[in-house]
Parts: sequence; C-alpha cells; structure tokens
Amino acid sequence: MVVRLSDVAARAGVSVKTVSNVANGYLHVKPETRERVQAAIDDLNYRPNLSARSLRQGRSGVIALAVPALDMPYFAELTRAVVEAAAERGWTVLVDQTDGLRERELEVASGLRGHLIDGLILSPVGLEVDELERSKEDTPLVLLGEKIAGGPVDHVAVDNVEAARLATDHLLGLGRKRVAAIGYQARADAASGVAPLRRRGYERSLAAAGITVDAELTPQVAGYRRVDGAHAMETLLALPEPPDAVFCFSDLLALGALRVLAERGLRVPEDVALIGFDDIEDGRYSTPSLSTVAPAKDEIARHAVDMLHDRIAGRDAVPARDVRVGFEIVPRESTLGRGQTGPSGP
Amino acid sequence: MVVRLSDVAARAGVSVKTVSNVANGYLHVKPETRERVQAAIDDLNYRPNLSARSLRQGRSGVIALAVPALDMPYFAELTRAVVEAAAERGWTVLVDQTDGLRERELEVASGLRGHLIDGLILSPVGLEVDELERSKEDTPLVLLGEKIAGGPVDHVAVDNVEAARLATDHLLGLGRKRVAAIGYQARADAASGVAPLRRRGYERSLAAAGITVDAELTPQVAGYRRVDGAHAMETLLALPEPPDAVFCFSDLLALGALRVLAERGLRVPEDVALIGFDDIEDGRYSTPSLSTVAPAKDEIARHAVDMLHDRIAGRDAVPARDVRVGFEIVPRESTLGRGQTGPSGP
DNA sequence: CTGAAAGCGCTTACAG
DNA sequence: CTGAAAGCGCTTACAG
Repeated sequence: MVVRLSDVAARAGVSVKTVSNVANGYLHVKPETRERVQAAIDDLNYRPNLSARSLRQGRSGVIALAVPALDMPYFAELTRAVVEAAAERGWTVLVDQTDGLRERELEVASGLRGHLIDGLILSPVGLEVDELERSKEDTPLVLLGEKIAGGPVDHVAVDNVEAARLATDHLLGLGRKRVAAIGYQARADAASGVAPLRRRGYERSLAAAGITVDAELTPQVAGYRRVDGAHAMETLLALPEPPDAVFCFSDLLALGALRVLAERGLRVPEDVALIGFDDIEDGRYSTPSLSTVAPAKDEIARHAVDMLHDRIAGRDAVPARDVRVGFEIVPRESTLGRGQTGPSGP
Repeated sequence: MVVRLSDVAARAGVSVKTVSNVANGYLHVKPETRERVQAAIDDLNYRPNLSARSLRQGRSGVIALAVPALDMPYFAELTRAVVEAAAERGWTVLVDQTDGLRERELEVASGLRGHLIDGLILSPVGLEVDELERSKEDTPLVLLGEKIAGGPVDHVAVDNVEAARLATDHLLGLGRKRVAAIGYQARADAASGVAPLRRRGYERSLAAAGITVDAELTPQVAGYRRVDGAHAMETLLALPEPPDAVFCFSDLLALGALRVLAERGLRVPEDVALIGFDDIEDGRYSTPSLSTVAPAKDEIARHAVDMLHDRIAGRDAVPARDVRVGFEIVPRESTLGRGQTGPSGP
C-alpha cells in the first residue's frame, strides 16, 4: 500500500503544503503542528516519492560517477571517497563502469540517464575532447584526471608530470643508473590518459640527470593492471642489460612486476628498486611494501563534488576550472629496503 | 533548453502517443512514421525524463546495491558483477556503502531511496533478521551472504560451512598439525555474518581429523581487512608453539598475515601454510600467490539480479528462496609451494 | 501560517 | 493505427 502526502495530511488534519514543509524541514510550522505531522508520517511510514519530487523540482539529488573499472583498487577507493563526499551534501551516487571504452564514456557524457541525475563525475580514458564538445550536454559535468584538461569543462587532477618526475628522481637518488618505466602506451602520442604525462615527467627527470631515454627500458603495456606489469617486467628482465630500478605508472603494474621479480629470485630493492603510483592499500601490505606516489584521493573527491555542486547551483557563468590536488612521494621497502621504514599499515 | 515528448511530436507531425511508442520500441508504428519520429528525436537530441516515466509507471529501472565497503576488493569485484548483470536487464545500479553498520543497513532496507529504486540487493553485516522483519518494506529485496539466511527474504550465498571445511581439509591434507583460524569474532555467537559459519566448517574439519580446537589458535579479529590479519598473525607467532598452517576467513586477512610472516622471515608454505577466502585478484599476484576459496561471484550476481527481477515482476506469491552458488578450492603457492603451480594470473 | 490548484513530463486507458 | 485527456505524487506560486 502506497502512502501519499495527502494521506499524511488527512491523518494529521493539515494541508499537504504543511506536510511538505515538515518533510522538507522548512520553518514557519508551529512546533505543535510539526509534531502532529511527524507522528502521522511515522504512523503511516510515509516515504516521499523521489520521482515526483524530482519531476517537480527538476533536481533528483542523484549524481553519477563513471569510472573505468570498479575492481581496480584506485577507482574503488576513489569511488568510496566520492560517495562519502556526496553523502555530505545529501546526494546519492549512481555508479557507472565504462571499461575505458570511448563509446560508453560518450554515452554516459551525453545524458545516458536522461534527467535522472543532476550531474556527472567522469573519469575518461578513451574519450577525446572534441567528441565531448560535440555532445555538449546541459548536464553539469566534472572530469577527473588529465585525459581532457584545459578544455571547456571543469576538471580536477594531480600534476602528473611533476609527480612522475619526482618519483623518477627518487629512484635516481638511490644511485640507480638504468631506470626503466612501465606504463608507456602505444597511443601515447594521441594524448590518451595519464600515460603521456607521466612519461614526460619520467623523461624530464632523466634529462635533468643527463641520462638519455633508452627505448628498451620503456616497454609498451596494453593496460594498467597487474597482468600488464608482469608482462612488461618479463620483457625488461629478458634484456641483455636489465634495469636496476623501475617506475611503474600504477601500483597494480608495480605489483605485477614485483611478482615476476620474486619468481625470478631477484631481490627488491637490492637488485631492482620499484616505485608505483596511486597508493592503493595493496601496496602497503605487499612484500616488500611498495613505494609509491600518493595522490590526495579525498581531495580529488571533495573538489569534484564541490565543483559539481557549484555547476548544479547554476554558476554557469564561471569559466571551466582546472583544479590541482596535492600528492606525496611515499618511500617504502621497494626502494628503501627492509628496516628502513616503520611498520606498514594504513 | 529542455526538450519534451510533445516537442518531438510537433516536429514529427504526430501525436505524443506515437512518439512514446517509438521511444519505447513498441510495435504498431508504420516504419515510415517511426523513421520520421526517430529523425525528430535525433534532431532535437531528445532524452526521456526518467523521473516522469518512473512517476507514471511506478518503476524507475534503478536498483540499489548496498555493500559494506567498496574499497574491499571482494565487494568491488562483486559490485562489478552486479552492475554487469543488471545492465543486461537494462537496469542501472545505485551503490550504497553501509560500512557494516546496523543502522545504515536498516536505513537502506527501509526504503532510504523512497521509490527511487525498484529493488535492493543488500549484503548485511550488522542487521538482525527481526529488525528486518519489523521494518518490512514493500521494496523487493534480495540478501547476499548468510548473515540472514532461511529468513523471510530471498537470499543467495555459498555454502560457507562446507567451503570452510574443505579449506581446512586442504591444510590438514598437507600434513599440518597445528592449524589456526583467523577470522573468529567476538560477536560470533550472535550469529553475525559469515564468521560463525566458516568457524563451524573449520571446527568440523578438525573434529573429523580427531583434533580438538585450541582456543589459542583462533584469535579474535575486529574486522576482515589486511590490518586485522596482520595483528592476528602477530598474536599467533607470539605463542610458545605457533601454528604450521592458517585458514584465514578472507583473502585480505591472509594478505595481512602473509606480510607479517615475511617480516619475521618465516617461509610460506614451508614454515606456515596459508589459505584465504574470496579469490580476490590481489591474491593471484602476491608472493607467494595465495591459495583460496573461490566463490562464484558472477553466479551470485546473476542470481541476485534474477531473483530481484522476479520479485519486481510481482511473483510475491513465491516463498522466499535460498540459493546456493558454487565455490572452488584454489590451491596456489601459499600451500603448495613454488613450482607446484602453473603461471599465476587472472 | 494554511488551503486549493496548477503543473513538472511522461504513459495509458479511452474514443475514434 | 492516432488523438485528446487523465493522472502518477510531489512542490510552489497564489490567495486568503
């Protein structure tokens, strides 16, 4: 049996307007009246129909978050942070998985959810900026990452070039001479995703140290998962002169690489030092624990939600903003060795 | 500018009914008419307003999935599977995180989303069956896991007792004598979550081998994350006579334990054999790779979505169903040792 | 402070 | 096969 606002009004002996005022926490309702209405709401177990409210108000209180894959820890952790930040605003989050596919990202960006959502936070991988402009929806949109930066849309990211540069510096600072990078992608020149930026930081660091990039030390990967890191590491170890350090463009890549090094009986960091990117929890508990670049995920989430809130509130006049959040180089055992670090853990 | 059905109708020179028919893929529309309507839809970039549709039809096409934590890989992987299974039915999934808190689970179960969702898949941790019955909502509900089984609600789970028994058998089969269990919880007697079931399986296996349970070998944990496994392992290693094998009630617990064993310089599996539960991707790439119990996550997701679909379709007459999905013991290096297993990987 | 009424954008009987 | 109209359950000007 469905309970309507008017049922509550009838029971409480007031108008629907008054019930609506109480349900929405408005002022100008006598405490006595408010109490009577609340009692009726409780008695009847009334729940407002959000579709009706949304239809009337033009806002649903639901935002969508579209990430490549929920089962990649970085995105799982980011999703958690976004859901929490959204909850603080009373928003509900609807999660979409794009698998990094251009068409799915485009679908999502072009209003897949038809007015069901008030706004969208999208972490694009395959989408190009011109496609985004062509599909220009009126749904407020915030982009994550640097796939499409400086474009016509709000976006928040870490400074990937600088973070990658410092990560590589960290390896060079250990005295390593052959520093490889795992994460180069075939489509790198097409400015896809973070790869070209982290690549630039890596190369910049080497250049500053007077080292020329050795193409052999930058194998191509198909993706950023453990399996890709494992394959790339195998390639590197097959070289006549393997690297003595590796900067992996994601922690998952690094964990895959770590696994292969262990299989080969190589010591980390003594034989090969390793640093990743993302600071996922897995890396804190691996053996050895994984040095990494830690982006401020909570800040990313908070900024994304705040910016979306501003857009939804109608600050359309404001030009698109590019927000940078902080990051930190977190040295752990995979570069410093055992005993150099404190107890692991979150 | 918002485009309405009537705008499309006007442009195409037909009635709204016809546009509605086309938009919903109904029959009985002349191909020629359909084409003209479709052209108008494309021209105007029309998107149906889902709130209006939902208000009218009483169904939104959105279901909610409530899990304890998205950043726990098991739930992240399960969420992915549910989103995919739901997509096959044209459903969108709204994700809630409960943190395993009773009150949040209750909120969610008692229609938090007020008619926004057509149904709910809930993985309860703290919620008790009587609370669930009291709050008896009309929103179709399917429960995951065995926290509340055999109750008044559809639910799908693996046979945790049997799975735990076989996992323990696997350790005993290696000739281990002091087999510990990490995952006992203080509230175990209160029948909370999977702990008591896996505990029963563990004890049943020992009993069959003529071994009495040693309370020292079953330390309490506060949660099922890596940090909890690390703490419990430390407790076990501090014993005068530490275990030579450990059954961990989750892979995360096992990964935490593995980390501590490595820190202490103990060999796995030579000194201590280890098996987990969940088959998360992390365990396939750890060193050593982690033996585990692999529940059929895709089956769980598919059954949950199918059962929810049946309830939404109004098969209320059908009594609550308890569905069991399969599982598999997956031996890897943490019990079999190096070289005993094939190449790791997904 | 409260009541009666319009309207958000759909879908769907009901006529034709 | 198509058109005109009612109504889903809210919120919100508009009167009082």
